[in-house]
Amino acid sequence: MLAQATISPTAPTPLSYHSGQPVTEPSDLWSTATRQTCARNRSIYSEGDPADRVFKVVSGAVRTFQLLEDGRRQVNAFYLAGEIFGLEATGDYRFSAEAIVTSQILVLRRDRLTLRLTNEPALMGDLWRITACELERAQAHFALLGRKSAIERVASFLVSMGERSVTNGAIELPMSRQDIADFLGLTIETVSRTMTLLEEQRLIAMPSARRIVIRDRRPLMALDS
Amino acid sequence: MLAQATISPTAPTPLSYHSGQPVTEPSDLWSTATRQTCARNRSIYSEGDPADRVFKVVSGAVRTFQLLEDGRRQVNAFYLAGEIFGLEATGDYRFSAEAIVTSQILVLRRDRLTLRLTNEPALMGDLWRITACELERAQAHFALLGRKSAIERVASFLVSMGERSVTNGAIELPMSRQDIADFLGLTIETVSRTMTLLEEQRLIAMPSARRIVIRDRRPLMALDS
DNA sequence: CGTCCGATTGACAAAACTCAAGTACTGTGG
DNA sequence: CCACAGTACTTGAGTTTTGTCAATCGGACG
Repeated sequence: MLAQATISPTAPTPLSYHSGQPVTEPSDLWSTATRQTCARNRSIYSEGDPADRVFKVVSGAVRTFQLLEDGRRQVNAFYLAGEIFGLEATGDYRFSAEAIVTSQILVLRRDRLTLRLTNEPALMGDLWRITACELERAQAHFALLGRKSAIERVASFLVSMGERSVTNGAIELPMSRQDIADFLGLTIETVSRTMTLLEEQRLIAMPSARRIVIRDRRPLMALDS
Repeated sequence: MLAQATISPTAPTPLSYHSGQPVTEPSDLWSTATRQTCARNRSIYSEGDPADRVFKVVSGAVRTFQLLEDGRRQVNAFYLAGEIFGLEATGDYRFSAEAIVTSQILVLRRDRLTLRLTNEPALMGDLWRITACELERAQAHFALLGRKSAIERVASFLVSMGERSVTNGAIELPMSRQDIADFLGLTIETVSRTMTLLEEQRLIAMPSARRIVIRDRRPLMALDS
């Protein structure tokens, strides 16, 4: 039944995508993928590896990042349940991916995807849209890294996480302060201090370091610009 | 003849793309585009406009950027001769584009492109690759904005410009110091001071503010990381 | 209960920003 | 050709923000 399913370009199923932009994909794209469990901090692929697989997070969380020669790290993105990563149009992976916590991921071999593309060219439009969506999110991150203050960066991050994964009122952060710092272009100490500041201002509450409750959304959104 | 031309996915013509990554596109993609002259600082499209056109720079230079509410500006990219911009998979432009200097650009209507895509699905793969290439370049910019010092940012910028447009030994910068600052996430003063520093260190020479000669490439590349 | 690791806090230093002044181009009109 | 105006760029002085280094706190787990 899975193999027989045909894709109509007019009847895609909606995919909740983490940029907030609805993206469509064929419902059975992942039916031929294999499921895999990745331990915490386990590498999924590394910069320079041939880009022969595409991934979708089932549960857990993944980070993609690049390292400068002296060890400085830039986290490019976090991927949560339902989100797709590792989709390159061609060539090698240009960044590395690691599981942040023990995660379940779907792995789709690139050659299977290519095969599907040959039979169903319309599918390529969907993949293009996924890439375009990622580009959009990336460019929006430019303004954060290039022009925002520490408090604006942290507020933007919390608002974004709040839109992506809330469990009964609280944001569960799977990533460490170091991950957040490397994503926001700050140091771990600045992230920590800024979160304390937001708590003192009663905009958020922190039942624990990894659990954040947004108490007053409005001023946080304002900081988000 | 133009209309009759068929596209073979195995015989694309190479397109020099500014990320340094070779990208292919059908040679006649722009044959139905109209040529247009854009005066200096003239808006080409604005954030929120329907993304109904795709552009290619013939001569001159273009910047894409976003504005925060309080006027802070982030320049996302510069586009020089031969480079494509405004290619969105769907929806509205999410950033604005302006001519930096008086420029000639090719304008391809989106509906014509869509028509082509219907007849030649293979073309979509090429467009996807262009978007993926742009994404790659965007993500590489993350490390610069998030983790590099002022001198590293300026050095990276000059090396990148040197690879894209050199006229008899000198880099001709079409953009102002303010444009560069907004691209690198710095202030105009820091950009100016940093360039002076690089000149004092004999890594570059500045016959004029807009003409840069790279005198010692090695240490500049090292700063580029 | 103690250890370990991640997170927080404090004191100080450095990098980049802000504000302000001065210099050097560019183009225009006399 | 020169004088002037306007803009862009450079430089300086002082401030702010963020980073660095070091110590402490606190929850998770054996």
